[in-house]
Amino acid sequence: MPELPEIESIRRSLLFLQSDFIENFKLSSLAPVEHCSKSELLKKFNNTQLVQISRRGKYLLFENDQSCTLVIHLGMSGKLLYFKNTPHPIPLHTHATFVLKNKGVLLYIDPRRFGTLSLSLEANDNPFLNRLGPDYDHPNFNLQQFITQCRRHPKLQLKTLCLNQSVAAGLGNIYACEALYHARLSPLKLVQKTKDAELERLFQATRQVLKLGIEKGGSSLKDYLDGLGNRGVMKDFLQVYDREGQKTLDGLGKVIRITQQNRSTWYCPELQK
DNA sequence: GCGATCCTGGCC
DNA sequence: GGCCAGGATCGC
Repeated sequence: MPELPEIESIRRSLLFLQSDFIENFKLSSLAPVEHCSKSELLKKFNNTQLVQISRRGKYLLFENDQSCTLVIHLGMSGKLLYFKNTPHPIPLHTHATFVLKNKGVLLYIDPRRFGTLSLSLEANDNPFLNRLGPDYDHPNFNLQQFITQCRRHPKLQLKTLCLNQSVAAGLGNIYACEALYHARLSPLKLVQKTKDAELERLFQATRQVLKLGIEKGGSSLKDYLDGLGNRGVMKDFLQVYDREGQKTLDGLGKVIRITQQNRSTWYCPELQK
């Protein structure tokens, strides 16, 4: 479900929880914990202080005062929702509960369980984070680095390249389609057929569309909400995503849908070459 | 590189 | 009932 702008919006909405204490941390029997045991995760975070909430790609990082970091991925259907008082009944598919000392309760809810909860105790020890390329919105990530990353995958189509988190982190299906539209590049074009100047367009377009997504609070297509239950309005600015058979939002061309890697791609063949 | 797969739910 | 969904991994 959520991509970089949605995760960043969730992060910002939850920053007020920093410095509170996790009094009671609970996991459901189906909680999608990976690369460590549930009991270790519970032990590491129960009765600790939450000191920092940060983000890497589409992962949220909860660091406590014991230098342990909970690495949260929301998959397709995951949500982190804050409540002042514990809701009754607890929502279906709640897989983690953080009861805080001062500020209420935070729930991790994930019906499809494509998300993951994992642990990081020191630099470069988390398999998920280790696989990630640079964040698109990192100030030090520059064009030359992006081009170098792209050239390692000459046979990939550009859409596939965009979704590859080891090239660069943060893009998902919505913003990949949007970035390719803004760069006027076909999602089917091979990296090896793409000039440096075109990759530059893709890089700049990607950074811009992610920035806009953050400014608009993310894309609430059906059920995305930030940590406080607020919707984002980026949906109203999407040019091609989910517009099969319609004109692009700006009215410049007509959108078709194709399938790549078992996922839908929306694009405008007249404008994207 | 690609298609299938993990899962639940909503919509036609 | 079938198809589709803001993701990522694992096989041929």
